[in-house]
Amino acid sequence: MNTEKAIQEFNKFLKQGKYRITPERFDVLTAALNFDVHFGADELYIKMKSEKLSISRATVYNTLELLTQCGLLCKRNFGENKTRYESNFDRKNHDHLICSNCGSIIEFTNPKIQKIVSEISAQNGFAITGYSLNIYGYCLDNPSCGKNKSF
Amino acid sequence: MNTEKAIQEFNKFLKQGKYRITPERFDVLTAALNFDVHFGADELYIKMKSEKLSISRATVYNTLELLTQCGLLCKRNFGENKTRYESNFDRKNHDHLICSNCGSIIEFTNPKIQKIVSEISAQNGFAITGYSLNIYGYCLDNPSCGKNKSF
DNA sequence: ATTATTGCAAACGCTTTGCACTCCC
DNA sequence: GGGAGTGCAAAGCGTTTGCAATAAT
Repeated sequence: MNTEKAIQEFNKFLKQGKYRITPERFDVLTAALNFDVHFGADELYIKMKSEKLSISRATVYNTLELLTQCGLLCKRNFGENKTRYESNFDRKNHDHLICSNCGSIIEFTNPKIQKIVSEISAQNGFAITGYSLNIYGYCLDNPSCGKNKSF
Repeated sequence: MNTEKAIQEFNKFLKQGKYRITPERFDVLTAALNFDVHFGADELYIKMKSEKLSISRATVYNTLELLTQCGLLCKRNFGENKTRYESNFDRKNHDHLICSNCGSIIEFTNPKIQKIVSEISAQNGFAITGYSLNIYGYCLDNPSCGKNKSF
């Protein structure tokens, strides 16, 4: 993963917002971009600790918030009572299919969704900043999920 | 709210599933249907306690799960790291606009959504059980939310 | 009588907080 | 040097769990 561009972008964001430039903030960014597709904040903290990086839980949580504001990451919620983060960097807009049996998450893009969501926001006098579409069910390609089940 | 029909439905569900008929379960159902549109499990427990009902936290949580399986309630998540429940009883399918400033939740129905979601599921070999579309932003009718902001 | 269900309290996982120390500007 | 940022531990919140007591079948 080419993190150079992301680092520059974050740097710019921090300067513009009069936030300080600290090594920890860039450590979190780099670790986040190289971690799982959908990671939790605590998981990232533990991963960084296991790699002997000097970082604290508070800093990880704070920095993930900044990276979200900056637009490099976005928050997701898959019905688990915890926030997951996902990279927005060099990726297309997409949504998720979530298997209720094996927990696997399939990403998809559909241009119609964006259009309808904009229409709905306009109709309701709403200034949209983002949206999230989760589809729950069972993946049929995995025998233990879709097989022998009726819906 | 006419809870009679809901009680009958739950009764039937319990019998079919070989679950026992207990007064607590119907207390939770009644309280749930008469509470907020989007309530949390703990909020319901506290409300019931404040009304001097004899109920335990575990029973509230367990029963809400049963009511979800039964189809009388459904789970929602508005990005708060907690589960909210919503009545499915005598209500149309709908989705939500969530104001990131005042937290207000606007419901809307859009027939196109359902159709596209079905298409997407089919395309990805997925047996859909449900979906959730949340639109985040700022409500423009409330001056303190939409006014003086640019997006 | 059997055993699912209840109630309680303690434990859990993720997140936020308070405060002293650090180091960027 | 001032104050934003960090690290640590403790507290917070919603939720789940273990187990003894209770009550539906």
